[in-house]
Amino acid sequence: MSLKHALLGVLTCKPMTGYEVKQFFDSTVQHFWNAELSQIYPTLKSLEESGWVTKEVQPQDGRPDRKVYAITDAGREEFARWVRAPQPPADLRDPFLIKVFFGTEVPVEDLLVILRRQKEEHQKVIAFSETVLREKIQHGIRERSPRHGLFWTLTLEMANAYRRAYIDWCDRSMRLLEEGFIDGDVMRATAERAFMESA
Amino acid sequence: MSLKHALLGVLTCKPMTGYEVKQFFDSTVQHFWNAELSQIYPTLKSLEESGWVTKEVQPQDGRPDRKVYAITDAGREEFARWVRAPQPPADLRDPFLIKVFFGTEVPVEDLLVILRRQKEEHQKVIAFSETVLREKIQHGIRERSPRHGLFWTLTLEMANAYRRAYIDWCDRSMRLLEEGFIDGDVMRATAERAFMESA
DNA sequence: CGCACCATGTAAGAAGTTACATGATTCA
DNA sequence: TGAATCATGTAACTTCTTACATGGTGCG
Repeated sequence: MSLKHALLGVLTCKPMTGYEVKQFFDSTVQHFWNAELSQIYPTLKSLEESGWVTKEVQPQDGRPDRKVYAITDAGREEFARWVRAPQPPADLRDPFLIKVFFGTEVPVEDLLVILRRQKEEHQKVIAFSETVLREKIQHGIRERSPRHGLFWTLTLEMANAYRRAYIDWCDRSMRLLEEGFIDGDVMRATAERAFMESA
Repeated sequence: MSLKHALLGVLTCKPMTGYEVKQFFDSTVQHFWNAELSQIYPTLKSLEESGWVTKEVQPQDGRPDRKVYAITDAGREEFARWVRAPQPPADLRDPFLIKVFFGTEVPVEDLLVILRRQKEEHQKVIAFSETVLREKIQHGIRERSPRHGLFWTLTLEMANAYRRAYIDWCDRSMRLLEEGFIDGDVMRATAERAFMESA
């Protein structure tokens, strides 16, 4: 479970409540990780039991007490250990590729439609990353932790690089399908070579 | 749950047992989808209850009876409906990016090590795709279903494009870290611009 | 007046992985 | 002799999502 270590990572920035951790997730690592409050609260509790974080209860009236979690030395060590540990590459798990894989089951016209839509969806995500998210991250860097600037930018770049690769692939796939539209045989025979050349 | 539809997709090729479906997964869609037998067997049963597949029991001696599942017309329709339905883009969920995001917690040297290792892992996967997997897929195309050739190749290309983007990103990140090694301030100030230019 | 924000959680369910259970055949 | 292949499944567990439960404050 990487969530435990993701939470430790967040708490290296500063002590936070579960609610604040969720906000941190939403405003910064959103593009490659996410977690719900219902998962965060119990996980913080288990981190406390492991001695990796401590809890300070700040009483409030009219709403639940704030429970501020802070990382311990042991927690910092555990996090650094985890960072250095081998990490198998994340594998893709993409239902859209299943649709393309069994593309023979629908007319080519329909495939072109879903490819175009999928491309647009990825474009929207990039547009969001480049405006709202980039601004949020830059704000976080300025306000909270200038040291993190490089790394936060790098991860944003990786997420965008993935989306750009996806968009390019949609374009090339659509082009190939349009070309092979009339003569299916030609399509098949030259598909692979054509893809390589268009890259 | 996309697994149900993935199974329907597989069964559009030909009737199969759960065991054979697993082999199909392992030899063709492995690079963007996977499933365990313990998940496949119950899912096939539920597909049968939905009327999307039928089961034919072939008795055997010395080993469990073969249960061959075939897709029905209703199943084909359901699959086509699913293919055409809107598909939100798969989001990244990559523990490695968490490590980079909180890169301030370990020395730069250690980050260079894990970036190099991660790059190598992705290179290995591509090498496997381009040899073993490509051969398996090509075999499947020749033996079973030439119609699928274009689509099977396309999905392989997408998976490889993702890995190549990842590798490029590792390279650029390592370069930036090496440059900013001595003077952290310079590193931070120019990181973003430098990344853009190196792309 | 209704919605968003703050702040905590529990419970139920879906999806996926790992371990357990059985047992004959074939190949090195 | 021991591993891989064929062939079925169940049970336990982890991870993640969605729904439920409470309730005050402030804004438009």
